[in-house]
This record gives sequence, structure tokens and C-alpha cells, in this order.
Amino acid sequence: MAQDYVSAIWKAEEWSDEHAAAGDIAARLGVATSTVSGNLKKLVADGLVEHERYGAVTLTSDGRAAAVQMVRRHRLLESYLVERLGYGWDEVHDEAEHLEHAASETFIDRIDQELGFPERDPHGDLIPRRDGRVSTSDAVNLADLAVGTGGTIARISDEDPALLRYLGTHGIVLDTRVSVRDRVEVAGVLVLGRESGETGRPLETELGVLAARAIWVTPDD
Amino acid sequence: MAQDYVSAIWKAEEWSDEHAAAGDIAARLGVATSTVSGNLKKLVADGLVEHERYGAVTLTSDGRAAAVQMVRRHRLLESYLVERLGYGWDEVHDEAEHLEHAASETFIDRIDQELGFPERDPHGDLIPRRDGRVSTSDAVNLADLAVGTGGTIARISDEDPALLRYLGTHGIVLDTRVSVRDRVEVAGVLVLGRESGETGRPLETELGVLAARAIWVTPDD
DNA sequence: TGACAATGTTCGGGTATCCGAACATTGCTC
DNA sequence: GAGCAATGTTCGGATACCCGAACATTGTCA
Repeated sequence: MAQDYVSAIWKAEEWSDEHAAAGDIAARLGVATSTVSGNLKKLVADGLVEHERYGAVTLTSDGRAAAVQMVRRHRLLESYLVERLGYGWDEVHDEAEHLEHAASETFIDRIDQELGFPERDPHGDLIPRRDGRVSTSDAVNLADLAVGTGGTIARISDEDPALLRYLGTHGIVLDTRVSVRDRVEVAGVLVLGRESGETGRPLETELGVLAARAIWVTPDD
Repeated sequence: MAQDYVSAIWKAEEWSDEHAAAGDIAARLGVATSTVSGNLKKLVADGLVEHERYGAVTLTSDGRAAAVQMVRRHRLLESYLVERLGYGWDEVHDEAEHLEHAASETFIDRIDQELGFPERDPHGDLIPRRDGRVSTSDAVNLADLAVGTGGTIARISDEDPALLRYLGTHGIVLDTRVSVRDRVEVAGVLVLGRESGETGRPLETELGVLAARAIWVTPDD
């Protein structure tokens, strides 16, 4: 249980500046907020989180370390499933979610080695190292990119398989170069220019803002 | 929980003619017999086992089907760990025990395919097919073999890693040809003749009866 | 600033699993 | 076949989750 909570908190913080709220955690874990409230007490008692009443939930260094290990497990498992067992990038999240609790330290180390110590998972998320170090990314959310600027897709959130499939069929995959040609606020739509790796000619794609929120890009220099 | 119970019952029956007793199940699962007694009620209610008071525990056909699927998972996982992740045959049991609860049907099917639909696991145990069919083996326990007869090692119980290591260092591995040269009852020892696959000259090995009980051989014709 | 919406906590209660101790049954031995 | 050891069951109680409803707090907006 503790592991689910700390990694939910960690993920809530990873791409946001705000502290995790109890409600976020509840939503991520699919439980009632009253359940979260109760369980946070245990986590505080175990020294994994700090929690001010009606306020912010933050990880202690122990909590952070535990979370990072779970994230490492998750991302290595996702990578392995894609690389070695023929899974699609839209199929791996749930499977990894289950396996990450059952796999031993040894298992995780073996698949890490087997994959050649990868740095990114199939969705572009950075894989923490065994010692807990995590690289930082300067990627920004596609929805926040100014019109006229562009970048390379560095990460696509893995949480909605249907969205991943949708993006895949529209040619939005990791490492695609995109630029924001226009933003139609009333329609909630971005107009993207997109270059596939090989061909030179950029294609035009319309993308809903909801989809854009799941995409992070490394801005052009 | 149900899965642990049905597969414990199935395993208890696999190499024995007697019905599983509540105590056996408790020992296999590492819980108190009172716990087993209580949980058997639920399994009966769920239609997975039949249980006569103070008496035999037997699987229903549903229970048997569920058990066979768990055994299949376990043995495929063991095989995969050895074949693809460099585990030793003495290291796989506990890992597989955990993973078998977390892996999806898809995962199991993929590793099955990846391994080319193997028939035996690293300890010689037969792997049930996807549809639930299980081949039968005519192997007999080494401890029951008559002096002067011999056979080929078909199975070594995977439950004690230390014993597996011990046997490995003494050249007792799957498919070794052995013969019983003598049985010293008072010492609880078998004297074995052993032929490694390559060289012709048989070696002599003494083996405790406890070790012999973990070994099954296919008798010579 | 007062009232309401959003959010978080507490409380009572439900389920599943575990255990040990007391009790029941079985079966072996003399 | 009486008695005892081995085995199995029942019972009361602990823990760890989960929930919804009632209550508390915070923050927002007129």
C-alpha cells in the first residue's frame, strides 16, 4: 500500500510545481478521499510523508527514495514488455502496474541489464537509476508552447491507452518534431506542423487541447 | 487467495495418491490450520473444492481448472526466468511464486510463445497447456526404485533451493541416467551409479533418502 | 465580509485475512 | 475397546483495507 501512495504522490509532483493534494492521490489510486485521509496517517507514522492538516502532502527523503524505486520498476517493466515481449506502448501501463509489486530487486536488475540500462521508457519517461538518481528533463507541456515555436516530442503520458492509440494513428510518437502553427482557443484545438523522422515535408495535424496536455516537448534551442 | 489454495491442493495430489489434508495445505501455505479451516469454507461456497468435515479435501472440476492454470503460470515463469533472464534453477521458485499472481493472461501467453511452447520446466515438471490439458508422466520416485534397476532423471522437486544446489554440485541434474546400486537402510543412503550425458564411464554417488525423495526417474524399459 | 462550493477529516461500519486457545473428532496402540 | 496423540474445527479477537455520511476547514467571489 505504502508503495502505491508514495509513487502516486511522486508522480503528482513530477510534472507540476504544486504539492499533491489528497484528492489527487485518491483519483490516481481509485479510492475514496476518506480512505486516503486515513492511510496518510500511517504513512506519516512510518516516516514516508509529511502532511499538514487540510494542507500539503509531501514526501520525506525516505518516502521519495521508496517512490523513485517504484517508478524505476514501473518504467523498466514497461520497457521490457515493449522490447522483449512484443507489447504495444498502449498496453504496458496496467501490466507493469501489477508486476511492479511482485518483481524482486533481482528481477528488475536483470531486465535493466538485459535492456542495456535504458534511460527512457517507451513513453519517453526518464528511468531512475538503481542508486535513485533521476535525470531532469527540460521538456515543457505542448499545450503551453507559444504559437510559432516548436520542439521534439520527449514524453507522452502513459496513463490513457486509448489516447496513445489515437496519437499513434495520427503520427504523434516519441521524437517527432512538431511546431505550433496556431491555437484556436474557442475550439480547444492546436494546429501542429509535424515532421516524421525520414521525409522532409511537414504535415499539418489538428490536436485537441486534452491530447496536447499529455504531450511534452523539448523546445528548439 | 483461492488460487493459492487450489494450487496447493493440486500440488499435494500431483505426486501422491492420497487426498490433501488440511494440515498439508497449512504447511504449504505457511498459515495456521485454523486459517485453512476457515478459508476452505469460502472455497466450498465458491464451488472450487469439496470438503467433508474432518476429512478429505478435493478439487471440483472448476477448482482443478483454476489450479492447473496457476501451475501453468508458475512453470512457464520458471522456464522464462532460467532461459531468458539468467536465473539459476535454484533461484526461480520464489520469484515465480510472486509473479504468477501479478502476470496477466497475455503475459503468460507471450512468454509461452517466446519460449516456443515448452513442455517441461527447468526442474522437469510438465507444463500444462493453455487449454488445461496436462501430460502424464510415468516417472517414479527415486527412493522407491529397486536395487539393480535404473532410469533417467525426469523431475527434481523445486521447493528447496539448497537441495537443488547440493544436487547440482553432485552432478544430479535433469536427464542424467542413474541406477540404484545399493540401498543402506540403516544409514538412510542410496548408492547410485550415474552417467553424465557425454562420457561413458559411470560414477558412483551416495545420496541421502531425503534427497532421493525429491527426485523422480523414468525407469528403463 | 459573508455565504457557498470545494476540499479534507472523522466516524461508524463492512470485508477479508490472520492467529491462538478451547473444543471436537478420528484413529492408533496396547 | 479405552485412552491418548494427532488432526481438524470453532470461537474471539487483531489488523489492514475499504466506503459513505456527517462534520470541519479553506478559499473564492460577489
